[in-house]
Amino acid sequence: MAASNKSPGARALVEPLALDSRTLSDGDFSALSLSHSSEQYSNNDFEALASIQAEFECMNAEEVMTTDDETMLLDRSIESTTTASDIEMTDLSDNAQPEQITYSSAANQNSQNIVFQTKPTLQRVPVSAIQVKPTVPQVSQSQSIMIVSPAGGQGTSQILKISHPSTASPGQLQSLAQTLITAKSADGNIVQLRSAQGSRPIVTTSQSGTITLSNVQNVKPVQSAIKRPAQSVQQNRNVYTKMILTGNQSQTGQQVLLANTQHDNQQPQTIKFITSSGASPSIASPTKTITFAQAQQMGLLSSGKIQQILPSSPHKQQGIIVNKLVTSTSTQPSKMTILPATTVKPPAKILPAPTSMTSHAKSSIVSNSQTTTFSSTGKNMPQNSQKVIIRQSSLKPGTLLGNSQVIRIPANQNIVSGPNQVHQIQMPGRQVQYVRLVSTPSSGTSNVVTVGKPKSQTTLQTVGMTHKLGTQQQIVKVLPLNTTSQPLRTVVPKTTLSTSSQRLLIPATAAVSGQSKSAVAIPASALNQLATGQAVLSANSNVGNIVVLPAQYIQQQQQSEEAKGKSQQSTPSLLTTSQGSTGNLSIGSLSEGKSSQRSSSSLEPNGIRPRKPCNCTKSQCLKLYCDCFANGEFCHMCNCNNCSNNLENEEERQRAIKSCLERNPNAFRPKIGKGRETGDDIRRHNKGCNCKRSGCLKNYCECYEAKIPCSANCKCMGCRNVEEPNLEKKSLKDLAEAAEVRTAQLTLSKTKLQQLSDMAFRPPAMSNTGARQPFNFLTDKVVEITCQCLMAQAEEAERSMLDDETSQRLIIEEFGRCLKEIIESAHKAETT
DNA sequence: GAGTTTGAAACT
DNA sequence: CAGTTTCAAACTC
Repeated sequence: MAASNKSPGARALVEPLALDSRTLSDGDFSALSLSHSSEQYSNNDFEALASIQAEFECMNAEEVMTTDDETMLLDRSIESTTTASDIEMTDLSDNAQPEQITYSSAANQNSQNIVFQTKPTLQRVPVSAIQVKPTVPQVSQSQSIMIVSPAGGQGTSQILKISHPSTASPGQLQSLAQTLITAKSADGNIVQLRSAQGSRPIVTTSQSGTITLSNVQNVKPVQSAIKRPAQSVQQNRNVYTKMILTGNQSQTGQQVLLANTQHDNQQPQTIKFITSSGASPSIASPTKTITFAQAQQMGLLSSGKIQQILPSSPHKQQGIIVNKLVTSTSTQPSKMTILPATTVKPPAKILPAPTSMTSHAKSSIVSNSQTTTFSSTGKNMPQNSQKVIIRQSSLKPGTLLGNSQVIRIPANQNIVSGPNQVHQIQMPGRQVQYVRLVSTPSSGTSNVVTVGKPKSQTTLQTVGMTHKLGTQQQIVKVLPLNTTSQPLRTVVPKTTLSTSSQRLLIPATAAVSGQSKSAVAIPASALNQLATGQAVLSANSNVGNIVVLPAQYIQQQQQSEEAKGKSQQSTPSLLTTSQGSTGNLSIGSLSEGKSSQRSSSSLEPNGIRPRKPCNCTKSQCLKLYCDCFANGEFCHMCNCNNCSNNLENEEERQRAIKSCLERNPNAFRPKIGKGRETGDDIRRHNKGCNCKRSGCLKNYCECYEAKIPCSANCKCMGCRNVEEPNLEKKSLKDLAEAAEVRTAQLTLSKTKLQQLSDMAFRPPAMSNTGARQPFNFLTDKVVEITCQCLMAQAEEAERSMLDDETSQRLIIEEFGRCLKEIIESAHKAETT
């Protein structure tokens, strides 16, 4: 379906992730960093990455729900404030696009061989940005440092740095640490990969997507073009790089900086750096903690940025998961912690909503769709590849990441072009599409994006609108409505496709705490655009309204949570507090899961719903009893016991998810949708409640908790949760009481009156056909008039000195007439 | 905070 | 599909 940009006023840019990687100065620390940065990004890179990652994590979490065992390789970029020229770092559009490019560095004695090879095993993450000519012979050279620099540009060009440790002596490591890859030229089309030790470019990517190895003795292309999934070729797509760093772990661990390269390819790429680790084949990387100052000194982190690296268990592919990425205060040293992660398995990795994996006070996890795996082809390393996953999670205040707002709306495939430049990212294997939309100064007051979706695809599209509202960054996420496979939990079910849905996730107000400087630079106009909270994204007829909350909402949220002194579990995109807690806000009828329903009643005056920690004791948080699990989130800062809803038990978690889906394919679908019968946006429980004793007037009732009246879907007994229940019911009750008083001897039992009342107020609000029922016409006015009639009848009977039985009969008859009239009026209104 | 109530989820 | 059990949240005291 064709996509249309409905909001020409705003210009969206898909911009590459910018990570500012400095050269490594510590030879003892084997580091492999890949980043491309731009001067404009500088310190904001991580925040941008974090924000994107937050969004991605949200999608991850839902991806889990909606998909099978496929690996979720979701990459995304980071919004930044550069010009449109920054959007495409490389433009590779060959037919023969490798799924993966592997930079293999085989350590021969004191030399490292840099090998470019493609690995079809990761076809789902094709490398589109860089292609290595297959004709180039493999050459082993002592080259461990490569520089990819823009062939033709400077100034605003982005720099991609790649450095990896040498297997040689520490001194060599240190010397080799001078890695710099400038991945984007000014025009974004040419990329050069050069050795840091030499000025000559090793690899140059042309605009056609090929890479020319000018320094062949240092670079060895192992494999080139790889078939890619048959998909419509869409140029100008923004593709994000997934990097896999495997092996070659130094004794001190590895540091990895993710480079979010953007490519015009339609598919994301996975770049695998394989370095032979002849010297230090550590399989399980011990926890490595370095100070923030060290990280900065090594050039791994730009100022104010922390990342956590979690290596996976040895028997698996070792993964380094950067879970937290925070902007620390300049005065406080920060730590980089490398923690073992056992659940990172390349192909079937489904990551839940962002949650901080650790509670380091000074570190926050940055979930990033970009998974960087550096694989080492050394003798010890084939199975010991490290996978680096930057994941979003709770963030400290001050990180722009925390300020991201994610709004999901149904989307179809094609992304809008035009003033709002929306860039589509399609994930090959999973048919996942991402769309990033970054507003630019030229944007108007609102962004309207129409996203189309291919029919046969299970897509997950995201339109990310990142705005920096002073201290607030907002991300708008677009999710597909009509996915053919498992829909996301936050996606409105097919039955409600005609209606709009929206979900707003409010990020933390990092800037509030004075860290705004580290926020991703975004054009002021773009910020203004969302400052009013009027951004709107629409997907075809399925319109999703994006509501952007004012920054103070976030601040309030944060303050509220901080006041509680307890961090809430992070949600897919979310709010982060200084304690690393996060929260999310769902607005509208957006697919609300169990927790959202339950917690909706706890909305604060400002509309923020604090995230609640679970208290599961027996379910291991792997059943839908657990709100965290039900929402696809990791438990974090919860009170649960024996919790398995975490990354360490990812396999078990995945099994649990699968089990839930087997029992109920809609288990992770939103329970609250919008009734299409009336055409209006009345929210209703898709399944309905089954209350028996609560009268649907307590939070036990999911409908009541969601603050929606019970509908025909409900199977509740004695329901009193009806539309406008208070006034109407009160009126009738008053009527009954008044009748009793007036007649004095009226023996009409309360139960009968209650039955009448129930008759009046409990009928299904909507028929199956969606027609309005007379019940809906029992407005306050009607009730009032009815009561007046009944009162008049009672008074008349009293004046007539009628007996009780007769008075009762007359009143009831009068009531019947009133009801009849109401029904007739309803029918008239229905026909007209 | 402990105990009870409640209804969804899970199980049979 | 219905009945029962399990579970965690909501509620009460």
